[in-house]
Amino acid sequence: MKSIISGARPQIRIRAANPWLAGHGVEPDHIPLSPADQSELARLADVITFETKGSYILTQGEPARFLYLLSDGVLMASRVLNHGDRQVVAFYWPGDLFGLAEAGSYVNSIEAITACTVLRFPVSALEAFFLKNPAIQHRFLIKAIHDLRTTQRQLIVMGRFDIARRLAVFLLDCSGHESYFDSATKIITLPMSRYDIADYLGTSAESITRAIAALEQRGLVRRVTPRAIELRPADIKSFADLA
Amino acid sequence: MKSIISGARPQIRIRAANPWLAGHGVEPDHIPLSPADQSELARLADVITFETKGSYILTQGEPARFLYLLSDGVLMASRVLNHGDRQVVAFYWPGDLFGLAEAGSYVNSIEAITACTVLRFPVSALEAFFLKNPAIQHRFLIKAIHDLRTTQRQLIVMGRFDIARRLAVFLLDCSGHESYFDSATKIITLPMSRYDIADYLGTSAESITRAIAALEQRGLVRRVTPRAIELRPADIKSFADLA
DNA sequence: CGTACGCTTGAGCCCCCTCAAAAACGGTGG
DNA sequence: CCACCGTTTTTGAGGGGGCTCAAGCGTACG
Repeated sequence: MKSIISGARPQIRIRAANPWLAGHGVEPDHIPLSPADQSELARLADVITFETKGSYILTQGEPARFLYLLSDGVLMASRVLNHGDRQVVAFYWPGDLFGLAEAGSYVNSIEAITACTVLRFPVSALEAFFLKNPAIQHRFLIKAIHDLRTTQRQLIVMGRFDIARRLAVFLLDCSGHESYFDSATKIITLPMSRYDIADYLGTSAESITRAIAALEQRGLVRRVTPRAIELRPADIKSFADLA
Repeated sequence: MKSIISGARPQIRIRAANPWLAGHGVEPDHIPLSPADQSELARLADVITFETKGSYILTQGEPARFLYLLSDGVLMASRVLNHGDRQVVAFYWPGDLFGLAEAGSYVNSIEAITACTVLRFPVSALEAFFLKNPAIQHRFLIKAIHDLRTTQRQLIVMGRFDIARRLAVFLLDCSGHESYFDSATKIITLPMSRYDIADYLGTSAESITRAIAALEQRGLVRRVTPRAIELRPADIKSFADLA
């Protein structure tokens, strides 16, 4: 279920772009890290593989001694409230950092949606490393800012969009990740359930199904199987109309 | 309306706490900055005062050449969608950083809710400074993580709470800022309108009024004037029940 | 003293939630 | 390869929270 392979050295890449650099046409959505930087960082980390989907990488409330980098797979960050219901706060894709903490404890639980490989950095080592390598620390700052922007955007979607539009934005977001979107056929293969999507979009699984049906009736998507959905990206974009 | 006073030297403080340090009892909610660090930072910044409430400090889409630190007053970050409606993304209080950018442009507009004083850092100078001062860059990283956590929390509130609970959380948040909350009388003086609160909580101004009335009927708050509200913090906390 | 703006209250309607059950899917073992 | 079974997805019916439209009220400011 869980195995530590310190020997393996997966590629280290962080999904984010410098917010202050104007994007000239097609911008790279990954922060450049030189091979030297990569191996310096890799020296700090353990590589851990989770074979089973549904595994918890970490749990809310647990002492936060590590920061994680997702190398491969899809994860879900969620928080369970006193009421018992769950809010999914984010989905993580390769190149994302996770392990958000407050006062020494993780604030969210992180669950594997698919089998996945992560790099685990001890926070103490990482913070010491940052002081000697400001340029690399800067990469992490940029990533934090990137995630802040992403979360603000989700806040806007939740505050102003009806369920169909929220789903449209979500599907477009998913289609940005190559491993799960076939850009030739325009078919996206969702790794997560209706319940997961619902808890992310602040609604119920039934409403997700109905929203997909609504998008389908407008001709914006087509259900191939429940998890495989063919998109008309341009039409969906104009429907979602996110400024 | 707007005046640059490079001579003045307001206190520089950043509202955030290191996420990886366990809070022992009462934790300071401000990152410690030595006088030396403060004056080094101050050298990079212009001090700007906005006398008039309603002034825009910056506008979404504008080239993002500066990062700002709010020294005094209350600000509102909002985004206007193609539809025309507005989502308020955050309120900023003294010690908050603002000027979030993407691909070289600001993503939100920042409006003064009260008269305010800000420090304006040129991004280019700040980034150069970070490379020579990793410890100070670390403060900014911690602040970004702090804001990420705050935004995620708001996402949870928006996704799972009804309007009355959202308002309860909002009032508690406001009561954390000394200048607007009298801890003796438990009276909070809201600097923002019902419309602003509504656009922050993803609802309408009418619903905010009704939600206040609902809290009042439960005995959780009492309206002294429309903008001055007496709170029963403990009862509100258990009502909002944020895990 | 008048006017504009912000706040409050009311009425009617619609989106979406909840509860319930059927249908489809996918993995497993014979 | 097929039948079985648990899980996921879909569909249906009914009810409620909150939105919209509209009008009154209070207050600050010119």
